[in-house]
Amino acid sequence: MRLRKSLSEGLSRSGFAVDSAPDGMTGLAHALAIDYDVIVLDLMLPALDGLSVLRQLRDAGRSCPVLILSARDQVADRVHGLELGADDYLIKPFAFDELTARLQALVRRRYEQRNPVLQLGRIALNTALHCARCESVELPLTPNEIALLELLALRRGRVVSPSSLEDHLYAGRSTVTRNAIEAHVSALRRKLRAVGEPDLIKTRRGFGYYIE
Amino acid sequence: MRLRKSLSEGLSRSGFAVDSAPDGMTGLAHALAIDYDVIVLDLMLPALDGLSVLRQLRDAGRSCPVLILSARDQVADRVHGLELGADDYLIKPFAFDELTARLQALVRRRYEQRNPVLQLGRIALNTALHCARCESVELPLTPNEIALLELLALRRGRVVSPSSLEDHLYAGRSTVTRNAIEAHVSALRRKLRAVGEPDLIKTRRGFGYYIE
DNA sequence: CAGCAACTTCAGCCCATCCTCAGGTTATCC
DNA sequence: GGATAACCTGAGGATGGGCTGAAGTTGCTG
Repeated sequence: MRLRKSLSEGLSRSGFAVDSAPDGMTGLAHALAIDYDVIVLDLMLPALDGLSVLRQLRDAGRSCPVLILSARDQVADRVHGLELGADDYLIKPFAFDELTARLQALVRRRYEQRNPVLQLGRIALNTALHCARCESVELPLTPNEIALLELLALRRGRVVSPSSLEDHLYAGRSTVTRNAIEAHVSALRRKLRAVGEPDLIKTRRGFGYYIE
Repeated sequence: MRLRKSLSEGLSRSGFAVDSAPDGMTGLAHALAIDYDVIVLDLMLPALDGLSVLRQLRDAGRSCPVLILSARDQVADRVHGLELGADDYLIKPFAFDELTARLQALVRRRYEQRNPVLQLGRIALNTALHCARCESVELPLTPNEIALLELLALRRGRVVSPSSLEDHLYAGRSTVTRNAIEAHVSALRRKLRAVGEPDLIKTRRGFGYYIE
């Protein structure tokens, strides 16, 4: 099909390594054989329809992210797809940029789940073990400090507001002063400074804190 | 209801400027009167149910993004909502983060903005970091100046009224003079002039300001 | 119970940011 | 072309955001 060919080419040019299959049967076989980073699944497929592919994939216990492509009038299928465990969907026709953005988001999300170590300058932050190392020396961070660092690291490239940090640190049941966050940031910075990373956490006055 | 109150508060703290309505009738009236960035619509509403609100909104030709909140067992309604032109849905109970993420996605998408960097002439405006660069030199903008620039940039091609700017800058609780906005625009222009972009922000006398 | 670690608040400092004022400039209308 | 309203802008005092050390609180551990 024309769509398949142009998608493959476009995604390749965007830096994805692409496998494609001409029908549902073949696609499912590929998906079961290879642990892809992400799957783009058209609902309209010969041989085996998209929803069946998805169902069988999930039945086989595979959690690979799936983005569904559907026509505007396939609303029921789309909803069904999400219920079957699709991760996102796009309605045809769609902007190609939109597709790449969403695929990247899915890949990123997955990657973060799989590899819990985030590298921040010389700091290695392990979000699974909740510890931070600088050149294999562990930083003596308190639980709140680690949580703070992880929140900022996972959203790196974005400013995070103090109230959002508060929400996450105290799970909503917060009665603390705004100053509590500032105090923790201050303490965290002091420890980062001690290992030679004084500027990891930056302040954007009026908005919040950010990394990178 | 408790949900409405806690949603309003949570979204406010997350940086949204929130209007809320106690029932479908009132909500629809608001939605017809004001061009919101995004609407959160509970399907279970007194006075006028959510789907009717949505239908009437769309019948009136309004394309404002709508996110539906529904209970787990309202599958048919959810499907119906998507058919009526809802843009997304969440099943109660939901994670608050999920809601803010999706709302931001909708708002972003609305401004056809898939990555956080807007290019304005030689100025690159990063709406995630709330900073502006001109040929990789960061402009020393204050919070209000950045906010102003973002507001105009996100609505580029349209004139934005001073009162609308005021609403967004002060989230409604404004007691400032009209001159405050003028002063900020003035300061912003001076800094843009300093990097050789003197005419980025234009004035439409009697209406407001605009970019491009 | 003593000791300790983590947490929160307090108080004070610094300084970027804000708002208003006052007077100048520009557009619009007759 | 002149009157008027809308808009621009520089200056300065007031505000308050953000940082930090220290002190008080809580809860855990030995």
